[in-house]
Amino acid sequence: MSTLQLIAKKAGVSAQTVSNVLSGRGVSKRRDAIERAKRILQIADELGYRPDAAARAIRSGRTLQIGVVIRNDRYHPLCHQLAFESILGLNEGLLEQGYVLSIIRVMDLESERMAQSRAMRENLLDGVVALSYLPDWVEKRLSDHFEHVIWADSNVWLPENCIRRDEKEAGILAAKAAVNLGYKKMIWTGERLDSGHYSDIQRWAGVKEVAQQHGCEVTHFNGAEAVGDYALKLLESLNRQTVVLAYDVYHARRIVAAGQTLGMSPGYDYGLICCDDSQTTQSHWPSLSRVSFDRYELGYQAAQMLLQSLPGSGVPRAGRPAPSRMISGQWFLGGCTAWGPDYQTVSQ
Amino acid sequence: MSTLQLIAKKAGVSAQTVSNVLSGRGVSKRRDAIERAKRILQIADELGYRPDAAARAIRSGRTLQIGVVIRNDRYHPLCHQLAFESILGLNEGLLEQGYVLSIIRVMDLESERMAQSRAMRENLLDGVVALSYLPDWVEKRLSDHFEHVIWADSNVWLPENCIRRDEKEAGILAAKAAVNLGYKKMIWTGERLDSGHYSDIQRWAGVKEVAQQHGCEVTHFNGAEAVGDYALKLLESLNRQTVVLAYDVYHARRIVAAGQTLGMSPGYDYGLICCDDSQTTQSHWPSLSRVSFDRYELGYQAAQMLLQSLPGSGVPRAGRPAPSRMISGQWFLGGCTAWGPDYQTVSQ
DNA sequence: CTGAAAGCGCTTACAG
DNA sequence: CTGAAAGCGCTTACAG
Repeated sequence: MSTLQLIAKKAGVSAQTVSNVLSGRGVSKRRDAIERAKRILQIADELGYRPDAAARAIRSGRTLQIGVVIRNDRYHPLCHQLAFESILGLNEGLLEQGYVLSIIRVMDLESERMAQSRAMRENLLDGVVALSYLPDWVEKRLSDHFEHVIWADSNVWLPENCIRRDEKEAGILAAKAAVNLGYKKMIWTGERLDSGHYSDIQRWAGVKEVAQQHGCEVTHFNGAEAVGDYALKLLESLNRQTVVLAYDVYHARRIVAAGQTLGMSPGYDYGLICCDDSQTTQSHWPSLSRVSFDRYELGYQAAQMLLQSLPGSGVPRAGRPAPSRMISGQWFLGGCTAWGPDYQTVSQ
Repeated sequence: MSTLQLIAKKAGVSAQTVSNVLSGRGVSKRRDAIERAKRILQIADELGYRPDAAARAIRSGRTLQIGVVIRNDRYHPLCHQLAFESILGLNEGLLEQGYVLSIIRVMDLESERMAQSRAMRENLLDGVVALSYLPDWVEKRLSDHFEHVIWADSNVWLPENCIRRDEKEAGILAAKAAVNLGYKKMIWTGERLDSGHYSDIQRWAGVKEVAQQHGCEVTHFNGAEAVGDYALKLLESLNRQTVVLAYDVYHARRIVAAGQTLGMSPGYDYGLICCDDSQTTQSHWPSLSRVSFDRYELGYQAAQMLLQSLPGSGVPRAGRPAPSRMISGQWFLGGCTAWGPDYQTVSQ
C-alpha cells in the first residue's frame, strides 16, 4: 500500500506538498511548481495511490458513512421488500457527496444485540435514515444514539427531518377513480383500519372520505384472514358493480388468487384498484390499476435531507435541519383491472 | 464526544489502562485492579463512550468494511430485485464478525465514474462480493482493484472464491417434475438459450437433457418478444398436454397474463413450472410450481467465504482462500400451477 | 509557495 | 500489571 510519505520520498518533496497537489489545492503557477505537481501526480498514479479513508476520517471527525435502518432480517427477509428501492435511491443521493451507506437491521438495535453491531457499538455513522414502520422503542433509541436522523416513511411526523408519501391522497385518488369508472360498491381490503402504520390509517381515511361524499357503500375485508368462510363471503359479494380497493399489491394478489378459484377475473368480473405499487409492479403486473409512488425518489430525497442536516456535507444550506417533505402519488389506469361496470367484452 | 483520554483523566489512570479494560484484555485479579476496572467501566458508561472506528482502522490496517457490487442503478433500479435477498444474507454474515456492508453499483466502476465513488477512490474496503451477472470489464476491474473478491452468482467460476446456484439441477428438477406429472410437450420460455448468464445456459441445458431422455418435444419461446404474432402462436399451442417451463417468475407471469387474455388458466388449461423463485414468491405467488433457491443463504455463505479469505477476520481458517461452493435448488409443487394433463375439475 | 511540526484517537511495542 | 512513548496516514495550523 502506498502512502503520501512514500510518494513524497520518491518525488523528493514533503508529504504535505503531495497532499496539496493530490487534493487539487494550492499549486502555484510557477513553472517549476507545475512541473513538480505533474511528477507527483505521475508517481501517485504509478504507485496506485489511494487515500486512506480512516486517516481522513480521524482528522476531519466525519466518517462519511450513513446507516439505513430497516426491519428485514433472517426471519423476516422480505417483510418490506420495497425498502430496496428506497435504499437504492438513498445510496445514489449519498454517493454523490462521497458518503457511503450501510444497512442496520431493527434487531441490531435491541439492547442485547447492540454490542454485536459495530455500526451501533462504535462511532461509525455520521447519521441515519430510518425507513418505514418502526416500533416506538426503536424511534427513541435512534434519537438517543444519533445526532442526525431522517424519518422516512415512518410514523414520526415533525416539521423537520421527516419524509412521507401522501397516503391520504393515495386513498382519495384510488376511490375517485373507482367512482369515475362507475362502480357502485366498494370493498376495502387491508389488514388494519385506524391503527398501525400511517399508510394503513390514511389510505383508508381517503377512501372512506370519497365514498361518503358520493354515497357509496364501503365494506371492509381483512386481507390477513383470506382463508375460509370469510373469503367465500367476500367472493360472493364480488360482481361487476363492485370494485375492490386494495391496500397494496400483496392484498390485490390475494383477491385475484381467491377470485380465480371461482373463475372470476379482475377487470371483467369485478373491479380491482390498488392504493400503492412499486417499480416492480410495472414489470410484474403492468395491468394493475393503481396509485403509484416512486420509492427510489423517496430514498433519493431522504438522502438530500440528511446531507442538508449534516454540517460540512457540501450541499447547499448544510448544517440546518431539512423541512419535512411529502411525496405525491400518481394515478395509473394500468393495463387494466378496472374497466368499470359497463365494460363490454370485445372479441379479440 | 468522549475519548479514551477523557475517561483516563476522569479515572486518574492512563489511556491504555482504559483501553485494556474496555477491550476486556489484561485486567489483573488483584482487588484494587478489579475495583479500578469497575470504575473505569462506569465512567465510560456515564460518558456514553464509543470507540472511534477510524482510529481503530488506522492502527489495525483493516477497515472492517465490505462492498457488494450490484447492477441496479437509477435507470435499472430493479434489474435484479432478487439481489436484495442476497444482500440481506451477506449483511448478516458480515455483521456477525463486526464487518459492515456497503453497496457499489456497477456504474460506479466505470472509468469516468470511479473518482466519484469514495468506495473505489479511497482505501475503504477490505474486500468485495460481486453479485450476479457482470460484464467482463467489471470482473477485470474488480480483480485489479481488490485483493479479496468473492464471485457470487456470476459467470466467473474457479476452484476458489466462487459461489453459485446449481442451475443445471434446477432445469433437471423442473423438467423431471413435468415428465412425472405426465405432460407430453414442453415449451421453454426465457430470453437466452446458449449464451449470457450461466443460469440461462444451464437451466436450458438441464431441461433439454431431461426432454431428450424421455423423448419429449421441446420448443423455445423467447419471452422478451411476448407481444404480437409470436405470443399468439405460443398461446395457440397451449393445451392440457403441454407444460410451460419458465426461466424465472417474471417469464412465468408473462405467460399467465397472455393466457388470461384467451381465458386460459395455468394448472387447469396448461401446465406451468418455474425454474427459479425467491422468498417473495412464497408470499406473492404461493401456488406456482417451481424450483426454489435460497438467495438469503447464498448471501450468507458468500459472507463466510469472504471472511475466510481475509486474514485476521476471526473465522476459522482465516487467511486462506475459500473453496468454491454450489447451492442446491429444491422442488416445490406449490399450490399448484401444474396438476398434469389428467387433472379433473372438482366442484368446490 | 513549501517544509517541519503537531495532532486526530487509538493500539502496539517497550520500560518500570 | 501499569505507564510513557511511538506511530498508523493524513491534514491543519505555523514558520521559513
